[in-house]
Amino acid sequence: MRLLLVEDDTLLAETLSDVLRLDNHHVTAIAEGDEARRLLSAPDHGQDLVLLDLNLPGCNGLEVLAALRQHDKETPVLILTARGAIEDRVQGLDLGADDYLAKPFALDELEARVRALLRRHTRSTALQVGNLDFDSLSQRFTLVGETLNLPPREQRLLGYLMRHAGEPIDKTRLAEEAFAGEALGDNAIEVYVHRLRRRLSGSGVELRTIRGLGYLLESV
Amino acid sequence: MRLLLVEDDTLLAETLSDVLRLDNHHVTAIAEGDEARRLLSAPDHGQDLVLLDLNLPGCNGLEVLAALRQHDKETPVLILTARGAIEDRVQGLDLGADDYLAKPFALDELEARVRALLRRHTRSTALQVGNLDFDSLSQRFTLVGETLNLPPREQRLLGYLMRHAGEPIDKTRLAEEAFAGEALGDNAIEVYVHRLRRRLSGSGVELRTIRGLGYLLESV
DNA sequence: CAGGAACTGGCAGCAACCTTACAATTCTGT
DNA sequence: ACAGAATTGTAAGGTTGCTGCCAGTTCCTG
Repeated sequence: MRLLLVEDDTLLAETLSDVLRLDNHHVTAIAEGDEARRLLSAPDHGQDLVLLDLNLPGCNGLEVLAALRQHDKETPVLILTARGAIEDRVQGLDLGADDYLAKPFALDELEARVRALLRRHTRSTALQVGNLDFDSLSQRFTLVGETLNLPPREQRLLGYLMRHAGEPIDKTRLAEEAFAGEALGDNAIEVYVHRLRRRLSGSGVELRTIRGLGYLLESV
Repeated sequence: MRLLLVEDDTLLAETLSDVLRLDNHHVTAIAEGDEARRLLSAPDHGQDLVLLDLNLPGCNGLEVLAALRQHDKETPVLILTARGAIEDRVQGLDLGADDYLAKPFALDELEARVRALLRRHTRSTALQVGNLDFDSLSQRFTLVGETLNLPPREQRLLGYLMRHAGEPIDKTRLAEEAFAGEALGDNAIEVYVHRLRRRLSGSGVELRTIRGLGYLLESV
């Protein structure tokens, strides 16, 4: 998932980013309120969750929140605030924040809240390539009616390829985006592609190699 | 029924818990506002009624209520507040509380209000997975016609899994949502899954494990 | 056809999960 | 209040299957 972290304390921002990346999220960190507001004002900002410090240089966190909520009521916002600023918190919930966390907080707790928010807001999306289906709610792949039971890494790979079906994706990009931040061996991707192919064989869905360009998922 | 009691006065909390337990309720007592909020923020917190003191450490009772009502308009909330704090009372009812009781109150009266609220809000919902049924009114499981008598923890686990049948749920999530706030050992969930499986064996309902993803309840 | 890139199968290590046993605790009826 | 039963927590050891790596092969491309 893509998280936007808006936090001016550089040290804290670093720590949080690290922790969240270990949970397999793609974290973008921003220190400036104005910049955050600009970014979130785009109709399609592409973030799945916003972590928002209220005490910001440039522009107050509540302003950022208000700007976001003007056109986007969906994306969950988790507010990070100093303990005791009660009116801020109430105001935040009023403005459409989804949860808040008082500083200082335990990292475990942050992770738990993020999990909960993402879970609550993740809408079920269905993908389809030929007769291969993916349902994001149950995280299940279905191939010609049969449920495909994939181990986590194959799942991540296939999920990514389905989301970009018809588009060739090279190994570098797969390593960076499908397996963001995870350690991988030299030919790990090749091995996973191979394992996926074995499962998909004879199903009408093909995982083609385009030399020099990458892999491509398509229905024959 | 499951009641959540949010009250910082330990002595009072003890007394109330005892009384309510004598009425055959499962009472969870919490003294911290923040903890209560966290617990109730889960989309599936599993409580049937919340008794809420307004004057709390950590986070105001009204905040707890606001956070709960953000996503859950159903669960009834009974506010406990000091006599005379009228504006609190009004605000509470505004925010979606269902009833209110001024301290000090007679225990009889508390019991009566709780009965009334539960009666008013308890709708019978029936769940079914294969030939396993659950009736939320009587809190009873029925398997192939036979009543299934489960200890509390297995009941909570199976109930949660039934409400999310067909969806794989990992151990973290089970600990956070099915057993919200309760302390659990490392492999507690595994043990409970094992015990449930023993009971379900040969009934046409299966509790499958999907490595790395979680557990999944389904009919074979 | 030479060299690099991608493919394949096997295997050892490891983490996730299962199972069992037993101790600690709580519930129950007398 | 007590004994016995049921439930719950914890630890230990076993099993499964995912994962990463390697070595050998095949396939492309210049």
